[in-house]
Amino acid sequence: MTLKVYNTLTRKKEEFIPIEPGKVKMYVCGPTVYNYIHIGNGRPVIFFDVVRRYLESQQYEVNYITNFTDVDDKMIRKAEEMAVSVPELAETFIAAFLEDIQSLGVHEATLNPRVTENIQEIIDFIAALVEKDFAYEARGDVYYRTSKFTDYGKLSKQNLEELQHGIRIEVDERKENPQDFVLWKAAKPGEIYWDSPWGQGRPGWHIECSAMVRKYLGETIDIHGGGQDLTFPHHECEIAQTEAVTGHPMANYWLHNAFLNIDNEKMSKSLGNGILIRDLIKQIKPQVFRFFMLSAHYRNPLNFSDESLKQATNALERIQNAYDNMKHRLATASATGEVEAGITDKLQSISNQFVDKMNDDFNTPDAITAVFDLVAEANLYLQQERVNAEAVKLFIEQLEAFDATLGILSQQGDELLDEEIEQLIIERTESRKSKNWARADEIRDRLTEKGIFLEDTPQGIRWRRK
RNA sequence: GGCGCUAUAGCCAAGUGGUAAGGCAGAGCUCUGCAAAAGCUUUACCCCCAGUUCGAAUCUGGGUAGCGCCUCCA
Repeated sequence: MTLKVYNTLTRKKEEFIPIEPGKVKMYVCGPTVYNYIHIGNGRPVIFFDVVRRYLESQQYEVNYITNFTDVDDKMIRKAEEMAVSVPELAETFIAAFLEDIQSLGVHEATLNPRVTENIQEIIDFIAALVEKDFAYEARGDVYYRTSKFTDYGKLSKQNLEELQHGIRIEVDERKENPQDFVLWKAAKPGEIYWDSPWGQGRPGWHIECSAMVRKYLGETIDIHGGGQDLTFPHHECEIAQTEAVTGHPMANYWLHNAFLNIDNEKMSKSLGNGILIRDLIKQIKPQVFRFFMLSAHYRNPLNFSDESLKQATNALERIQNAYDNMKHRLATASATGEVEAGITDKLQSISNQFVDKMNDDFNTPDAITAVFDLVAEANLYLQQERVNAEAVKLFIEQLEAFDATLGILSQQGDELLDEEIEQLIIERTESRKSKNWARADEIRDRLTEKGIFLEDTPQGIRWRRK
């Protein structure tokens, strides 16, 4: 089965055909770096990381670009509040962002371009729009003339007449039409600015992505992604800008993830229910958060709560246990030689199942079912007295292959325990040999308090951290 | 007003017209010195009402409930 993705542009699942065979050009709208990212921001970050990893696992060469919006109104306001310059603010939160997503196991993007590094490209882009009459200057501002772009609204299926303008934000009287949007914004006194043909100012929000996509990826890209709230107006405007200039589709596939709710409510500042990623991962393993994120389909809303997190913790533990048990057993596997045909067949079928589900518009909940199927098979196999080292290796390799896409496993066991604990474990083994159960239990309880859990197996003692 | 989403077990969550995956939690059992891990067993008239069909969780229409976007937003 080939990869199918749900395209917001057509509202249909479509077969994914890259522009260039074997290569994928992918752009995901990145954060405005005026704050630490919260768990809601984590959804697109993790989901598109999984998309990228999966494509790579299918031998695609992925050019993955995600930007930083390092200058805009929010940046200016926040910098003022914090009494720092806009570039200083950006440096702080870009560093924090990269740190946060690294701790979530997100692979580095091919490139993280910034708005401020692309001002000239942005000005050139706006100039091209003005040249073609798709934009007009009005007292230092430059606006996009939406009435000129007949396809405006094709992504979000918005009917221009039905849009309710000025409900939330007052319409600027310099606009020819309320739905026109700003490409270049004149600087107010004291604000950061760049020189342009229209005077001193800064880019509007939407233009940066059009300019950077064209510069770094080309006129038409394969996948453009982001949160579902970006569909309108942001992505709609990107399309209007890019396609007006190039005359080509901006992206072949538009992917949008649904929101993360907290206790069934939208996360928002007014509710005060935002949770920062860096705070969350002090309390739970980052892998648990990833697992949780992938436990629902990306186009469905996902609810964050203590209960759902607890369930994710337990579920992931089953997978992690199986992984640890396999690795422990590998060291003492008694047989070698040819692997039973039944096992290779099962592994093949489970692997196919995983790929089929990922191919179905990145159905990660079903893909995780394949992981559990693998775990069940492995656990059954490990129950035997004699196991084949080669077979155990195959199980491990398959699980690790799944994890190359999902990124939910922890590597443990390689770390060394300190000597005191090591000694206690040895003592406990001795105590059990001499049937000194009281002492053995005492040691086990003591280590449990330290977060070291001991398990007695026919292959000897095993420990793990929770 | 426009565009759109969601409703499946105690909880989370898949599901392509052919008789409801998987996980968590719970209960019982096996293994274990006791545990842990693991294994086995066990839990659903798919929000409501019509309709199409031999057959509907799935398609159509109408409700109900909750939610998102409509120029700051992942």
